[in-house]
Amino acid sequence: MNDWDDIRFFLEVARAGSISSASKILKVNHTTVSRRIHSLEKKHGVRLFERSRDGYQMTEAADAIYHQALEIELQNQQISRTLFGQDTRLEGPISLTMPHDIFEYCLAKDLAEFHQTHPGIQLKLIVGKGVLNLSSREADIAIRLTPSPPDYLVGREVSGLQHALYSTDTNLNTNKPVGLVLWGGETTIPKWASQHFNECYASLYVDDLSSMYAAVKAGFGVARMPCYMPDSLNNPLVRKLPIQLPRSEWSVWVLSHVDLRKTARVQHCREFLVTKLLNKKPLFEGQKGQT
Amino acid sequence: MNDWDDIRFFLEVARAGSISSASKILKVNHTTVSRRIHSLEKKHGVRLFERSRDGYQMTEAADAIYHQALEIELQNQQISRTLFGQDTRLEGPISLTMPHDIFEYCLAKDLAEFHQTHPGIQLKLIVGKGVLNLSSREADIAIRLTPSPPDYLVGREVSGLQHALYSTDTNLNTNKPVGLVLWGGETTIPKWASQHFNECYASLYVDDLSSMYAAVKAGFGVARMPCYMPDSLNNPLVRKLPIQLPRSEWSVWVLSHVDLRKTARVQHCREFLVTKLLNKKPLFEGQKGQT
DNA sequence: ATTCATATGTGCATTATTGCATATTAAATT
DNA sequence: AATTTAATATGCAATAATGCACATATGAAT
Repeated sequence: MNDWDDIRFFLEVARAGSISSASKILKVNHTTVSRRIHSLEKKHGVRLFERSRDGYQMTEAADAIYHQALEIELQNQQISRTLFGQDTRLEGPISLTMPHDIFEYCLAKDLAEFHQTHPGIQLKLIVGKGVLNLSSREADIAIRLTPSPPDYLVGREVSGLQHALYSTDTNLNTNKPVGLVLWGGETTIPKWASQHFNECYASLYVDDLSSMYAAVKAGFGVARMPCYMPDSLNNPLVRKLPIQLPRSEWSVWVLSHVDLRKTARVQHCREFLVTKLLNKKPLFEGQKGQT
Repeated sequence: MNDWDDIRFFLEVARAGSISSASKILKVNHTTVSRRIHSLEKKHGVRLFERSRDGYQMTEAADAIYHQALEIELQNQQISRTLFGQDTRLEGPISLTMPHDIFEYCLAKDLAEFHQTHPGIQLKLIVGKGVLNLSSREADIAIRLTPSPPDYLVGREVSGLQHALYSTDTNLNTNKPVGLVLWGGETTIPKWASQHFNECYASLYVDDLSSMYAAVKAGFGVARMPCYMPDSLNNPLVRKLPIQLPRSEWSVWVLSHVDLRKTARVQHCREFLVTKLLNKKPLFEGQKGQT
């Protein structure tokens, strides 16, 4: 009689559309999911899914309870956050999420220090590109580059964000066309390029900041990058061009869900991160690298 | 990881106030409840109950999630009803509730017949005095004596309800004081008695209709009873007095929760009960017994 | 004080649930 | 048509959850 928990399985199958994908999300064997759904159907004498070749299709009956199930999920997430919010121990797990270059170039050492001083706190780092959901507790603390965070998150804006143009070659006042390393999404030549160079063309598209940096270093040309990354590496081959770009509207935030603001270890870690990042403010605002 | 189901245990302990009473309601061993609560506390690093001598007292943390838990319970009940409402089989369990004398004196034979014709339907009869909650599916069909049922129940008013006065002795026009068999709650002499008898007194208080009937038969005096009960027994010793009492404002209803109105076997059984009870309308309206 | 009744916690055997290996099925690819 | 791939189902062994018997504690009743 796993009465209420079966709804959790139902919801995931309904959402994922198949037993096997649901099982991956639920982190259990697919046979378990299958059996739970079967027993739920048997118990209520109702068929919940039509088994077609392309997965499980919700029946009318399943459709009728789907919204309730979603509601229950939200309530359970709320409960989870509320309880976590009451946790006063300086031990236990914390999950962090941040852009992976922020970890690699700014915080790896600091977090190692945090780990040394708080061995009871089990840090879990999630650096995937997708923006994690802090409501469903996919992560407890997020470091985000964003213009303004949503209301249900609390935290601090630790620094503004300065971008600059980088290249191996600082002498670009020739008539030779300038190669540009651009983001995959950028279909047209961006303003910062057409404004400062007579002639330019896309030499490479990338989807990742480290790759962009590597491309620049390899001689693909000019790229616009947030200063903190190239400046912290401080490689003499990759030079910052003496062109002042306008300050980005985005800034660096350290964020948690409101419900977790009083959770001892989360609060502690968040304050630690804020302190460390404030120290790096010149780096984020582009006042550190050589020109 | 019985994630969601643990909330069910939490809620019941919070409501019942102790492990052992919760375990009785949940129909599991008390050790199971105890262990579930402990693991929930451990998992979230929060104390949910203060163990005092007189049971488990909710902490602040528990209080913070109590309402959410109640909400989840309602949603789960809704799901249960919705799914049951889609059950098109003419087999499976049905739980019925009714006053026990209605079963005993009116419907026992009819339900036996129903059982014969539908052996696949497992009838469960609950005749306890408490009014069962049709929302939480404590019962699927209720036969109730009530002036008007709540909105969320559907069903039919199958008959009005007539009361009459019964006694072994029909010659009460003497000066001898008349003994009255009354309900435990009745503190004063009711109207029907003072209106029709010069002098009367409470000879016995009862809390049950069968007991009232037995008392009358044993010679305790006069009692006001719904006609269906004494009239169906038709015992020559227990005579209906030739006094016409006003028709009761209450009537006989056959009811189900709205969500169950299309459940095949519930619908079927409800219609069966309606038919059978309509046949007994003269009995309920007092046109059957001898005077 | 002693006994009783009630509530909760612990060790161990039983029972139920889960995962794994394997089979089956159907569509997609060659 | 043969092969591959992906999804779901089934038998059996490993694992986890449960109930039982017993132990402990605390207040109430004698």
